[in-house]
Amino acid sequence: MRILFVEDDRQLSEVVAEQLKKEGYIIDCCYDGEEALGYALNDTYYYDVVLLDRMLPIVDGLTILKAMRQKHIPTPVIILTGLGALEDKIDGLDCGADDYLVKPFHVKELLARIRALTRRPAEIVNKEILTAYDLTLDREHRRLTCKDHSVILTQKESDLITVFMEMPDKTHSRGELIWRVWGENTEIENGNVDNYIHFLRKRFRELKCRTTIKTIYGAGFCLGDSQ
Amino acid sequence: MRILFVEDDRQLSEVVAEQLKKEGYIIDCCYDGEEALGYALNDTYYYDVVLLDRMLPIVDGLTILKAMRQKHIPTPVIILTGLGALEDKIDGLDCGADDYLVKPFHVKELLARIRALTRRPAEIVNKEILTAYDLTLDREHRRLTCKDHSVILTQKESDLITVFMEMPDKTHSRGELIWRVWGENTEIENGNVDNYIHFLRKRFRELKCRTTIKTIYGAGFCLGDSQ
DNA sequence: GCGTATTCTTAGAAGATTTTTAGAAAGTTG
DNA sequence: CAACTTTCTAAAAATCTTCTAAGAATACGC
Repeated sequence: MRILFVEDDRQLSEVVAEQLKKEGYIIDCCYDGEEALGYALNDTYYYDVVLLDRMLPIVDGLTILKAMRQKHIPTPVIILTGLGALEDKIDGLDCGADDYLVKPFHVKELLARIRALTRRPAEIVNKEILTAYDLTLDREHRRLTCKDHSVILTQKESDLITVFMEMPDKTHSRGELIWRVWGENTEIENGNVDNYIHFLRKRFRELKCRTTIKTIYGAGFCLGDSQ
Repeated sequence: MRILFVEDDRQLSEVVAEQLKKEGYIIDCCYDGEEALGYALNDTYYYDVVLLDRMLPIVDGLTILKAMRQKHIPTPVIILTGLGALEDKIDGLDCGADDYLVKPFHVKELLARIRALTRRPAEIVNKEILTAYDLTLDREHRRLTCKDHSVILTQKESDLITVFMEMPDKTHSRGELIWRVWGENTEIENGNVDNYIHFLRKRFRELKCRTTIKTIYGAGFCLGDSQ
């Protein structure tokens, strides 16, 4: 169970973090709002709970909270603050916080509230699924599917078919494909693209799908329907 | 949005219920524990939130709460009480309450806390017992079970399989796994992850389970079904 | 403090992917 | 149609990733 703890008062931070660690949580501490934003908005890794001070250097706590909710990061957030006025609490909760604890608080109460919050499941992460003609691509698992057939692509194959499926009607030149798949500064030759087009066409045969990669002679390639 | 409001102080009950109704909630009031039990455990009708006084005639508030959770009724519960001592709060939260508000409170804060609770889908998960595909993990005893076979895992094995079972469909990179299992500032190398993946696969063979850890070449690992 | 269990490191083998190369096939143009 | 350009295909080389095993280091229980 992983907790992000954002608190600029180093002394308080240390004391609380210490006790949370004793309970078996993994704690990442940060001490200003800018740093916290970076941690909180990184959705590759996720936290199970975020403990957020309201008044922080550089970027304010509520701004961080709002940014998280705007990016649909569902991680439960408990605001820890000295601002105990009614309006402050309502503000905090309505910005998307799940709980609001006024300083000074007992760490034991904080622990109980963390337990209460983590009893409920975090929402499901939305997956990136692309569709074109009769094909479906799950980029996370690199699985290309057509009806009841499916294959696992290699990284480069997946990157390449992604370019096509994102713009199924566009003719993509070799130069563009190299740029999109291999990046700006690469020594890759056109022949390599041809090769991967060949690989993808073999995949299509395995899948027995109707989708094809059409050659536009002298211009490039384009996704299309074979019938 | 439907709220069950259990409070034996008729005067307080009326005032609060009045204001909740003004906000558009449908309120069912009851005034003793026995009556409340009947309402709360009747799963034909369901409530979006239950507001529960702790000290009630006939049956005590925590008893009602425990009974609800025992019957796996996941409705969010806010305890409203005069008992504001630390131990009381912890007791209440650990019995399955989602929030704990000490009297006297502002109705506006109660409203904000109700909004916070009802933003999330209501479903309680037992974080100690995880399930994915044909596997069950009891984290407390570190026992991994499949049908009638089971093994006791080491700490790290258990931590690692936990990450997978919490998000069974996600591809986890080595970096993420290190981050989740070993924490932020660690010198652990990727090879160590590979090793524990190897250990877990051996465990799976012992269990003769269908679940596997799939390698997504160049990306990481992902839980899956072998058939 | 000793023995056992667990965790971490290392390193080479095995395996998969990516890139290069080269010749055959196909399309275009005068 | 002949010369040329472009595209297709296959195979091998190079690179990178993953698997496995064995041993060293560390933590834990008696």
